[in-house]
Amino acid sequence: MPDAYYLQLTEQLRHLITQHAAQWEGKLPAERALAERFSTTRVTLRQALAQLEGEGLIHRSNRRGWFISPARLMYDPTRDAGFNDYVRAQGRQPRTAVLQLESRAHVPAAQALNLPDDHVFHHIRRRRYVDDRAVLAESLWVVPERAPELLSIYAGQSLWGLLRERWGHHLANRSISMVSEALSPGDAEELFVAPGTAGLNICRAIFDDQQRPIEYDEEHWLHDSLCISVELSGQQ
Amino acid sequence: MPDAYYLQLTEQLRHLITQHAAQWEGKLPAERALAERFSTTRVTLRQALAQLEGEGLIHRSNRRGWFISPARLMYDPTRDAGFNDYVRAQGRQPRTAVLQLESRAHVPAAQALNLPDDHVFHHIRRRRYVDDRAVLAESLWVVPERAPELLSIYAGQSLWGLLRERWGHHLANRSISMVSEALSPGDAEELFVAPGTAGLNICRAIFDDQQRPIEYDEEHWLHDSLCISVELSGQQ
DNA sequence: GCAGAATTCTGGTCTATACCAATTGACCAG
DNA sequence: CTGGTCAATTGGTATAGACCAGAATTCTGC
Repeated sequence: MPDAYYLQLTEQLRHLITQHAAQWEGKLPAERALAERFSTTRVTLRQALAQLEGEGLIHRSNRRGWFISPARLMYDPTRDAGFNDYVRAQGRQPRTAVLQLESRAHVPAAQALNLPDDHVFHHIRRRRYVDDRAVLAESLWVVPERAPELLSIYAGQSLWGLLRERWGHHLANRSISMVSEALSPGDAEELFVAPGTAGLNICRAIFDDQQRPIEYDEEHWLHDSLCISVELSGQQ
Repeated sequence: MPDAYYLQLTEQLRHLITQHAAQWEGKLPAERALAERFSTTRVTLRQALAQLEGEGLIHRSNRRGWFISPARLMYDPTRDAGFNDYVRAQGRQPRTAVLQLESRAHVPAAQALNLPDDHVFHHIRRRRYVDDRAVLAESLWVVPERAPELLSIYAGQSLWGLLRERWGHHLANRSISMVSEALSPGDAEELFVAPGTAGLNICRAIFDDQQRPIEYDEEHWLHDSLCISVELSGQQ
């Protein structure tokens, strides 16, 4: 039965949060203050906070404290809409930071695209924000033959837009996989969260209408920042 | 940097687990034994175990202990293949327990299917197993007009198979959403795990080729038990 | 004023210990 | 052999206190 104190605490905190959300401006009081208010220890309090974190109601940033999580972003990984477009379409503010541009081989990308393991790709690593919260760390491996001068012209715009408009590629076949994960220390640091924070890993391999490999990408999302949403029509 | 002791512990446990997996027959030694072996407290040890749980490497059952998680099940929610079929296709053993059969209204189902809130559905609740591990708790709400005598004939077989063969429905349009979640106490109990265990919630609304509503279902998976995998062809 | 230094605050990690409740397994009676 | 009881084991929960490192804030000297 839900008689465990930390579960009761979870409920009380939930109410407290929904009531005082505005007043606190999104940031919860300090753990020590909350623990005292509920006459308990930080350990127990943190157990309750972890529950709410798992539900996606709150999240923590670095060592700065606990914050109320914004509504999840709707995201359809089967569509080609650019990040900036669909974030804005939901009334949110997108932002992208390009972290790395290089040429490199990458075995998982090669295997997903049916290329030899030592094939060299254009590699782009970037961090994406929604309303100034870093929610996504992603790496893209683009087949250079399909977009020769990509690295020299890329500056954070929509990659799929570029592929379509500049090189006339039609993204036709894609293979997508999604698994829940614990963010690796590297990804966690890149998103300013604690190592082991729950995340969602999405990988995509994309081919054109002639089955030529175009691009492979690996996305690491904060688990509470999105809601996957797919609309399909036509019989399978 | 990963100098925190519990992160080192995580790595050591990871190696220990991959090495002794066979010897332990899937079950880890007791927490107290592990804590002593690594000269630390149960609290710290549990922090490391929780990391591995987040990664999906291990899981716990009730109060019985920690177990090594089997490989994830590949699952394509956009396809109509029955649970039993694709589980068996992956060399695993499926099992289904029907928990409830009733007629009832359900607001979320009604809204997803564009029906009035008080519309009454055939409601089926069942628990699904893979290799004797309960991994999925799901509820289905079927529009009674499409499958009148469903409740009296249903006994655990493939629902979509029934809809297709007995009533000739062609499942054409579907709207799918997926979010990570913390399992509710109810769902957790049904799957024999601790409340708040990480889960994946998948909801589907299904219509036939004439846009008539057929069925709505809500799935609660253990987060480490599956890998969503979608193959798409044709341009969007 | 303002940049930089010092301090305070806060979350992150860790130890040591304790009690409860469910599970397990051994033991015993029929 | 069966079914039930009892005790040991084990995970779940909780307390109390401690130290560290990064973040935020205040203070200080120019």
